[in-house]
Amino acid sequence: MLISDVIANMIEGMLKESGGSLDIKRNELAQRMGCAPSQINYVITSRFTPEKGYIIESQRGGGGYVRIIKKEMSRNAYLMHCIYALGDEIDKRSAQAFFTNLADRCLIDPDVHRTLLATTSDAALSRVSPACRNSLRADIIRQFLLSLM
Amino acid sequence: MLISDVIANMIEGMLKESGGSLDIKRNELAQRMGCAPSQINYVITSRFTPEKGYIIESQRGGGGYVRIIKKEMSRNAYLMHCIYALGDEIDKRSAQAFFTNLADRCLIDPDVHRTLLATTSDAALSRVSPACRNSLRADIIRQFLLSLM
DNA sequence: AGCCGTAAAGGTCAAAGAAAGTCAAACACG
DNA sequence: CGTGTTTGACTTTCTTTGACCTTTACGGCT
Repeated sequence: MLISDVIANMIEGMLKESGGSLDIKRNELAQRMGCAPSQINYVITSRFTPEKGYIIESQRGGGGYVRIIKKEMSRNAYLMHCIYALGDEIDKRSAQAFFTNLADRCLIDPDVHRTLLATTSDAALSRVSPACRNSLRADIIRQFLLSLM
Repeated sequence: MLISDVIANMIEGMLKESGGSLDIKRNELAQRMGCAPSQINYVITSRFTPEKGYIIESQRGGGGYVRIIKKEMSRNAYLMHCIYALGDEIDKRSAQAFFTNLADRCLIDPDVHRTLLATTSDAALSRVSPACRNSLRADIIRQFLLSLM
């Protein structure tokens, strides 16, 4: 078993415990693992890649950290379900409920919530005939959901 | 938690209480926080920047102060300017540049940035004839800008 | 009134400290 | 050999501190 694998396992375990998001102190973790600090970077770049659904943020200097965020895979499945459930048309009321649901499940933050309400409001789409509007709204929302994946 | 963060939190809290404008005594605050006076300057220059919408004024000498003002107004003024500059139509490329500008000015975060790109993409608006599309895009963006105010 | 000295602020800057990032050399293993 | 791992020296970024500088108000003196 490689040290890198041990470290990766540990990080995955901690991620699971903390529910998908985790801050670590690079030097501290390295010390605990008995390895060079830069090995933490190696583990992260080789095993916690964006393609595997991880997001990495960090800060240097005093109080620095490395943040590892796991984008839930079941999340993508749920997003697919949403796209399916969305259908070909959706009226304003239903769209609002739809967004509230996404917010409740923490798939969107309040800023994005407001953005969606604005960009799919009747006011935004008033140029389009009411007959078409609900279809267009569905198109826009579908495109947004795809952008989350 | 860094001292700088504690100080920043405290200042934000006081700002909220006092409704957007605040005078502090640098030395007094430093003493209360148990830090060097110049650290107050550091906190201000690193966390209360103009880009984040803060204005700093100060006066030296006896009865001196540091005034921190959170400006809401110029933000709204800027948003109005944006709405004006937006015009009646906007193509995809220009819209993208527009969003980047909003992001650079910290008026939108990365999630909202992505949301806007998705909801005004050609893919989202494909149902609408290309002749109309740029007008619709402008409508949507305008509505979004209004939602920020 | 006008000048000056002093004390009481706040400002600046550079050094020291505390993290994290980079990169290339050495190493291990099929 | 070639690919993936491990290490450590060096770099970059952010924070904290302190010594020194500038500005201002106040009061005393002429």
